[in-house]
Amino acid sequence: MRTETHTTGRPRAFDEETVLDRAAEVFWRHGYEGASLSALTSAMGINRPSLYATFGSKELLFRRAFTRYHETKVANARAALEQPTAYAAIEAFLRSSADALTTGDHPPGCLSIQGGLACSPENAHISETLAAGRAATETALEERLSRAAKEGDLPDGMDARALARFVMTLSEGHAVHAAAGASREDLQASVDIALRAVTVPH
Amino acid sequence: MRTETHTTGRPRAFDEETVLDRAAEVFWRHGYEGASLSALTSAMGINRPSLYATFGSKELLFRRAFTRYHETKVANARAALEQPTAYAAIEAFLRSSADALTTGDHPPGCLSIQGGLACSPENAHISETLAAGRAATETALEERLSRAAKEGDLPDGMDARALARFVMTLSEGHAVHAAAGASREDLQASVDIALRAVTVPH
DNA sequence: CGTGATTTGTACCGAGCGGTAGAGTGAACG
DNA sequence: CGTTCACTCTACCGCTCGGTACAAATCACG
Repeated sequence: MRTETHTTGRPRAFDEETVLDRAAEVFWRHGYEGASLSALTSAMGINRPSLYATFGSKELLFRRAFTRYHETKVANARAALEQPTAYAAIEAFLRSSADALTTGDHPPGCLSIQGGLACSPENAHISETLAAGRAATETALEERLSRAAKEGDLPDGMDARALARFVMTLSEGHAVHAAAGASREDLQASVDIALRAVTVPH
Repeated sequence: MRTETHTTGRPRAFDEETVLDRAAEVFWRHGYEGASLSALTSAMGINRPSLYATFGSKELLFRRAFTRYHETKVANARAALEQPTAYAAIEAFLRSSADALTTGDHPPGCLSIQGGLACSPENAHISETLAAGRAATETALEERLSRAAKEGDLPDGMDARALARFVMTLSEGHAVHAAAGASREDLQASVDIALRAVTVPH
């Protein structure tokens, strides 16, 4: 029943990570509460008992899917922070985010937001989990920019934490826009403007 | 049954706009799908048949509540656009939005986003309605900034539409942050940075 | 004060929800 | 080649959902 390696018996007819990705898409498009078990199982290509034997519950399935999402998609955006300068890191972060929000490989927007900004009271910790994921990304940004501040790599008087929040905010707003159908070019034009705020006035 | 003035009969025991505001709060906090009829009726202080006699359905109730929200809360932010310069209009828009997103008078964040970014397929037009509301605000911003462009009131080479999108995006991102508990000061510090993008470099 | 119109409260409807029981199925091992 | 064991499938569970029927309650008006 658990994910331990089993000894014998009938082998599983599906790949766990594949069906997780399919589940993530459904949550992404319809939100946690809007994703019914019927929609999930049919998208995953498995039936209910298999889902419950493998993942335990709808909520645990969601957490697994979200974790995987975070480790793949979000990690990608975080890699942008390794750029040598603060400006380059911010630009890479915003540009790769804008691209990811509008790629055809998965639903538009961001699972961390569409998954459930507001939930019924009994699912409140779903929104909290998503918020914690976003906060972790913002913290990563802040740490990168704090380092930049020490290196004299930020405009004078610019606070690393506030700048991290600004960048993260913009990216979240882009996710909202993308979910509503904004194009990649629309988002990149908005990034162009945001970057003006980061340049040192001469 | 309709909202026409009735001639006689037992008078209504509640005020329509008051219960609409209560309903809006529930939708705001829990989203359209997360707001159950039981939660709605108990917050509104009326019972189911009264709700249905007055508003027709959950969806129509939501639309009425959202319209009222738009005509009151959102109209407030739009008033900021009447400032004499583009910079002042943008600043007023962002600052008053940040305040509204974090006031204690109603739930944090923005009904246009928390109401339902992602819905189950049968409620898809709820998200579309919300998106249309946000798009209308963005269009208002764009029109104000187009006028500014004609008046030479925008930085050189700045596109009014892209700038409107940038400002709206930031405000939406702030709504996401506010829904997750960000403080007013946090949002205003992000506005400070955003405004740097709008100033003309000297 | 009785009559008609309307709202109110209770109690209920079918449908779909998340979740599960239990028999059937099939690969791996002796 | 038969036993074992995990997985798969159909059919179902209790519950809550959005929505409603119906009768009691309460006003305006003659």
